[in-house]
Amino acid sequence: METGFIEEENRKNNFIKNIIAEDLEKGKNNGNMITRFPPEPNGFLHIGHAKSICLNFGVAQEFKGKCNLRFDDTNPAKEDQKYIDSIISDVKWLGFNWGEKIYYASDYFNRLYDFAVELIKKGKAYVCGLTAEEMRDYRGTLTQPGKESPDRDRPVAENLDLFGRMKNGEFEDGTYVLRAKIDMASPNINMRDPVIYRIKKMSHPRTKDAWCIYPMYDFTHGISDALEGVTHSLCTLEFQDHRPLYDWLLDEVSAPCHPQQIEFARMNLNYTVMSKRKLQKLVENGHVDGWDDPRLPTIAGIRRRGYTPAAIRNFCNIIGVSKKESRIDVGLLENCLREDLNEVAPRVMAVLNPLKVTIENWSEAGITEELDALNHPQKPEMGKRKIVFSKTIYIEHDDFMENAPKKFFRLAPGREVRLRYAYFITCKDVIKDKEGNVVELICTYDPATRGGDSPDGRKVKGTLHWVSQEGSVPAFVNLYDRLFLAEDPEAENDDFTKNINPESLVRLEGCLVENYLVDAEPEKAYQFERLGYFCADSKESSKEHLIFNRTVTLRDTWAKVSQK
RNA sequence: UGGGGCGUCGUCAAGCGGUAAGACACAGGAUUUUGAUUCCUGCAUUCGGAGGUUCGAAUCCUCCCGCCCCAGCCA
Repeated sequence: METGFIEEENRKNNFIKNIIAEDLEKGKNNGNMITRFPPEPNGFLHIGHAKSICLNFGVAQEFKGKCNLRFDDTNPAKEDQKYIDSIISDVKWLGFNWGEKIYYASDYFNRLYDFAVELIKKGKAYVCGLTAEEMRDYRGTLTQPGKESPDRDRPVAENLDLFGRMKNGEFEDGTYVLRAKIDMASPNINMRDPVIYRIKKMSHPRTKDAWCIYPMYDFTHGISDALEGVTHSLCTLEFQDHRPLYDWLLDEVSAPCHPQQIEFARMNLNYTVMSKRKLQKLVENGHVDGWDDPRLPTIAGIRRRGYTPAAIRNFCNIIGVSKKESRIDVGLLENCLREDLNEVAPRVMAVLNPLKVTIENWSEAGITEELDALNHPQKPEMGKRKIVFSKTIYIEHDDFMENAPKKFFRLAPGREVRLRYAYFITCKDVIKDKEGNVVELICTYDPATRGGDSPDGRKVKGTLHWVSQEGSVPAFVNLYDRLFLAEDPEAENDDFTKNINPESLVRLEGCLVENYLVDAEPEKAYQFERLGYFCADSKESSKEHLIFNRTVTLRDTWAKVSQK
């Protein structure tokens, strides 16, 4: 696993770890420790899921227990094999192992059915014939208790018969459900005789047409946990109200054990949206280019953007786990990214917006010279490479200013700068087009400064990145920025898509990158010196048509200063 | 106005009766062939508010205020 830093160290404590550590110390669960990551295969994973993944797999690793990857596939209406596949690939990419076996709630359908029968026999569940609307009516409201279903006291034998016939497909969708018999007057609405099985004559991605009744989440989840010997069932805050039901079910049924459900706050990031529905809207309405659009917080998206698993893992560790609802600054995520990329990304040079520079005193066009460049100035072990210098080179347009202020440490008429790993050059002349745009610079170089050092000890304020005509190839570059302008895009109740940043993607053509980059592997991070971290796009880049995605910029204090 | 949660620096977040960790951000400074990195320095007399208990409270008690979640045959 490639990591640029020791992430095992300094793992933060949180209340969940404290509980687990205490349980282990007391010898609870015979000293076992098992968690699970239970996604429903009805969409793509996003960075919010990464928090749960890192938490569940992380504590398992740390306490020498295990974490099961279990698909909560109880609703064939929404689920699909393609989601199962993408989730598996995302979890793997994040760097976690789930052992030999992947678990599926659907593998427990037979046992779940038996547990339901057990509940019926105990008089703790009944088949209810209320319609969905009637049921809503009978449920009561937040402030008023519900009414009992007329079927609530149906005899056990009849319930058993009806449930069996539900299973055999004798009834249409919606005609009957199986309900737990708890308390219609409970202040907790989840306890007002919740539905635990419904009829859905629908093919399931895994069990195909074997079933036409499917268990509900509440019934399935706790029992699945128990069947797997899960000790700590970690979930998000909205399930707190379900905990009494989770516990009731496990108490009433002959489950092998009784896992402890612990809730934590889900992750929110500013300048983005995280809900499945909203992400879907962005994709479907074409605001972005698919689920793996590099601007999306999906795992597939940030991966394509160039984020590394190590950075994400570190981020999840840094933000901690608590029960407080929060919105984390993406800056924190970007910082974790830079921290990792700074260690692992080789340095190269690329000019995004080229300005031609002719070296007046260079012998002649076509004569080239090879110079050494370090792949990572702080890590000589990463080696060096050759870069080509010649009479015609290109620098970043922004690195030249005709009427430059004193603090501008770059090129300007009469000023001298260093071209990284090459020579000092001095700007002698500025060539403009009819509109007055600067189109070319005429400079001289100092042959004594080869490599970038001046033998006479002469100092120069700025060092520019550059590329030569012979040493570069054209490329397209996608400049990605935050997808939304608003910190909380969904704050106003009207259309959140109105907050989309029109410049979240700026496509650049005519960029020039070092020849070295022709073989850039997709998703592999490179630092384009002085610009940021980039990677070749995994979907569209090719040797003949290079496309780089900007993963994140370098910290830029000059930009901050110059704006003032 | 039923029930369940949550409120510690701009953003996360430790703290669990002994006198406010850390990270990011921010502000200074040093080093630098990336205005990057790295390295120093500073940054909550105060923990939603008000009372109370205590020698001592962010931590315990009371009341109040604010925010989030729940009325799917979704998860």
